[in-house]
Amino acid sequence: MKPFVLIAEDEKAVAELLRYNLEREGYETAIAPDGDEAMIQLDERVPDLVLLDWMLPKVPGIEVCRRIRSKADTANLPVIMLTARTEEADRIRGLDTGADDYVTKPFSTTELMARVRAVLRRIRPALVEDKVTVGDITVDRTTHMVSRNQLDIHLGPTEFRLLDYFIQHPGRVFSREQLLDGVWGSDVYVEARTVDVHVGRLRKALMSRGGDDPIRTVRSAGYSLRGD
Amino acid sequence: MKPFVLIAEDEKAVAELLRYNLEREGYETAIAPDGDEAMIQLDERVPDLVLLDWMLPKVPGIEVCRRIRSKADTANLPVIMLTARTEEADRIRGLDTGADDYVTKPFSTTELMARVRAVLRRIRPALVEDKVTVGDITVDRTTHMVSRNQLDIHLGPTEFRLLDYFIQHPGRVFSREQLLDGVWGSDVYVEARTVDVHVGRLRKALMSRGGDDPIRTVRSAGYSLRGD
DNA sequence: CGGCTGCTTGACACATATGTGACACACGCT
DNA sequence: AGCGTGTGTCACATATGTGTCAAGCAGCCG
Repeated sequence: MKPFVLIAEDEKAVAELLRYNLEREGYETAIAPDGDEAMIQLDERVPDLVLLDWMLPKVPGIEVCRRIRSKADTANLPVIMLTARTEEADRIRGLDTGADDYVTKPFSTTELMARVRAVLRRIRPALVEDKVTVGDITVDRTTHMVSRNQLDIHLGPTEFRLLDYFIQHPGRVFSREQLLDGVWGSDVYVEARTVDVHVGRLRKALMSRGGDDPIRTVRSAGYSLRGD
Repeated sequence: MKPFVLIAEDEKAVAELLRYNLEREGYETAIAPDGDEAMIQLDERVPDLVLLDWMLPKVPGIEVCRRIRSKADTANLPVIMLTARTEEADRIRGLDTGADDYVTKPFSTTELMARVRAVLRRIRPALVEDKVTVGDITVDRTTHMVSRNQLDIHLGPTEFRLLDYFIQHPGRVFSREQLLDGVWGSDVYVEARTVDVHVGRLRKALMSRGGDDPIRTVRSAGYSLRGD
């Protein structure tokens, strides 16, 4: 059974981005565009996790969170709060209401996915894979360790997220734009060519232990991890 | 390549509603306000699907549908008929106009979108599937991989798009102009002869793994992919 | 069999996309 | 401050793909 995630977020673009990335990682999703709708959907089917926007129309996120905590069947439901980058006070109050984690916008989707996994692991450990192997490359999300043929490889944070992103869908070609969205964050502005440099660094690191290039360049389309 | 939908509908409000919803779901659209106009547009560019109003000025929908069926290049073109009332719909069904599906007005747009997807999937799987096989040739859009009899083939971007275009309509003959529009884009100017060169390159690549020429030259008309 | 027309194909100059070392800057640590 | 690490950008080198031409073929018709 796939973990079911409720996305309570009014900005359609953000909601769709989340849906896309969550489904890509094998979650089932539903979107609630406002607080009322979120409450209705929570009554209909209790999800395994809620992504809750702080500023939600009709019923604000913090209020939704309180109600979740006060109902018996959702009292332990994991909640990740999404907040706009504002004062610390908001964060603290968010945590006081019982959110399990918070993420400030703009966020990199891989980072958010990592938080989702972390929170779910606490509640339903069996649902999330910690360790993924494709070909001779293994990525361990809990320890942030990467290895090829049993030999450890050190990666910087960006290269790690990049590999983590590729490894979700081995073989699939991602454009520079998709990689920027997924690995760097939806609205951070960096040159598309920067992706090339990081791919180059990732390649160098992965090939430092021998073996051939595990990343395929698809001219005028993007890059992909060579699948099996 | 986005699926192209022709909307033959005289009520401007309805036509615009359809256009809005279709474009939102990633289709390209054109509107024909009467039967004559629909026929003209069908000659100019064959769409992937037609939404056809029953009561169309000048040439009625049923007649347009008959003509679509009787012309070689549109004989298999999916048509969804839009009719005003349910009783009418029943009668029309009895008339066997050759439409692939019927929707009665007023319709829910989500329902219509679902029908559009369903019809396209049935008639033109190549438009909606990620991986398409025709004969012994397989094209995978997510991985940008092409193979013939399990053997990988490397194609440059243009050859890839060209093959992808052909594979949408196996057997159908495309003129150089159609190919330039569809593969290069309607706004770039390149010599029509350039198509020949790229077809040649595509042939060479596809035959590099043995097998015979999968592309047929139709003298003074164009090229087509040998279908099944 | 010409002669016409349209198609094929190798060559090539040019255009674009990608790979990569260097560098300046931003952090977090001590 | 001084250090180590990681990041994003640039400039330049390389690799790869593109469009055009022209010579040579191939089908078609009288």
